[in-house]
Amino acid sequence: MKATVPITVASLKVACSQCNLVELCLPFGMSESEIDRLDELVGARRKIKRQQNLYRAGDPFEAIYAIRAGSFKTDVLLEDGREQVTGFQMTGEMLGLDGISTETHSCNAIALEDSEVCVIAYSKLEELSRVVEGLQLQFHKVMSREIVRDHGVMTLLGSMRAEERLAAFLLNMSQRFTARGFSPAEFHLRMTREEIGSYLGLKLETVSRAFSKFQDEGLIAVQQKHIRILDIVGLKRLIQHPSPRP
Amino acid sequence: MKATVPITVASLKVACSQCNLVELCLPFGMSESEIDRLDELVGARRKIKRQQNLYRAGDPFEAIYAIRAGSFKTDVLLEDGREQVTGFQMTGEMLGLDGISTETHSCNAIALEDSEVCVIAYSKLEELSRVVEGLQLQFHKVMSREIVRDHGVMTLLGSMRAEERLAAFLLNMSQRFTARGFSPAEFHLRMTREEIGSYLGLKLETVSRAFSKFQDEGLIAVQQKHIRILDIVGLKRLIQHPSPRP
DNA sequence: TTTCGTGGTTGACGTGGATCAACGGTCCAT
DNA sequence: ATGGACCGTTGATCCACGTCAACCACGAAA
Repeated sequence: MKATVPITVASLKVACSQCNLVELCLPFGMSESEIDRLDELVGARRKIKRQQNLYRAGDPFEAIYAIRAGSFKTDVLLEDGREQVTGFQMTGEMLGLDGISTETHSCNAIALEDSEVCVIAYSKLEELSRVVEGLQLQFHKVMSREIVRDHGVMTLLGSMRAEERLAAFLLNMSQRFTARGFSPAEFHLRMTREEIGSYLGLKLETVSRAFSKFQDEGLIAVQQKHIRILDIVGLKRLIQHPSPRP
Repeated sequence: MKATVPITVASLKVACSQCNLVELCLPFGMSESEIDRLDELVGARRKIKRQQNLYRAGDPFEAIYAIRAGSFKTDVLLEDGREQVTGFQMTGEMLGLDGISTETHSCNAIALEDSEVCVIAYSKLEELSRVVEGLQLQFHKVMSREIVRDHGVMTLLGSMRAEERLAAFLLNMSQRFTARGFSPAEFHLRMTREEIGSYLGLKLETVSRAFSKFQDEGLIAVQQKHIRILDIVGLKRLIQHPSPRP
């Protein structure tokens, strides 16, 4: 069932130093000479087709992954079949950090579109980060950022109402697309309403209704997965001043 | 406003190798010789009185902390005054990991009772973990475990109903008390209903009602903050088979 | 002891979002 | 083009939890 690596993979190898994601990805903040040393770190690259798993909960942990192209979701399945999407990941972001603690992955990573990742053997990462100071710091920052991000999601799930959650989600997406050089105001969501709902702790109907409401209010224009943000200030206001305050 | 370190602190210094938390804390899994080298890592210890902050959101990040005695909560405050408790921490657990990413703490850490922490200067940790392999691995595992834990909370907040959340919370507390050598079935909660509610994304009244319901059903005995678990299997069943399934 | 403040419980009622259901749009494969 | 699978939208109804309010338990201070 394991996707076999295409024979051409070695020839496709691209150094971190040549990669245009350098400012988003693991190398961020490292010196040029340090980045050059990273090239030994990224072994192969691996292509994942839409809907396929990069890894599954229970898989032995061997590597972490940097997304080179495409996007992913991570999710956890409860015994009774309920799914909780724990995150959406875009280019330059890391996957697999959950596996370090138990040496087994604790969630599923699934491609939302045909994607490609850089495979970083964890043993090599440990080894190299003992000598390359910038790598050690940067890796710690990546993990810490993940923790902070999760706290943000917990805040969203624990204390925001449906429309606030969706507004926060859209603003977050906008900000991440911007960081990747895309328009802050117009983008294409790769996930379904159901996946958004799972991530935000809402049902897909609620997500759909909130999209429609935002459109009626002139905050956004929605056409299926294509989103245009018309009033970013209005969206931000939604988060800071929830509907009626006592 | 900063709590000053008592003059006697140096004399109170206790080596990791002598600490009875060694199996829960950062040294877990390290060899004896490695643990000996940790002693240079833990600079001072610091006492925090109940309700006082160990650090606040916005504080510059310099150190992480291992809880030696007592317990803490971490929370995030939204602009409009809403509070989200992001975690409860017990002895042997680490605090402050959120600060690494931006070199600024992103949440508040508040003592739930009079407590004491070991202060671990982050710069020293980085330095030492470059030479002590076991420390590097263990530190990565601690961060990864935090990420996995947060995913668990996200699952709870995103896809469980009130009683499932409280059952999961109680089982988690029980398991953590057990790991510390206390009774799995009888313990004292250090946090208020409101704090539990914030953590679980519920109002304090809902938490209180769920406690009462569990008591009526013979699952637990509640007396204020004192909890006795009478039917652990029943609690577990609650999580796996939520009320009515379609 | 009384008083006061904080935290916890319980009841009555209201509502945001879940649920159930019907239908429409888009993209494939045939 | 046609049928079917999936995805999204919208309306009607329901109910779990929030809200509001009253009251109680406990510990600290006077």
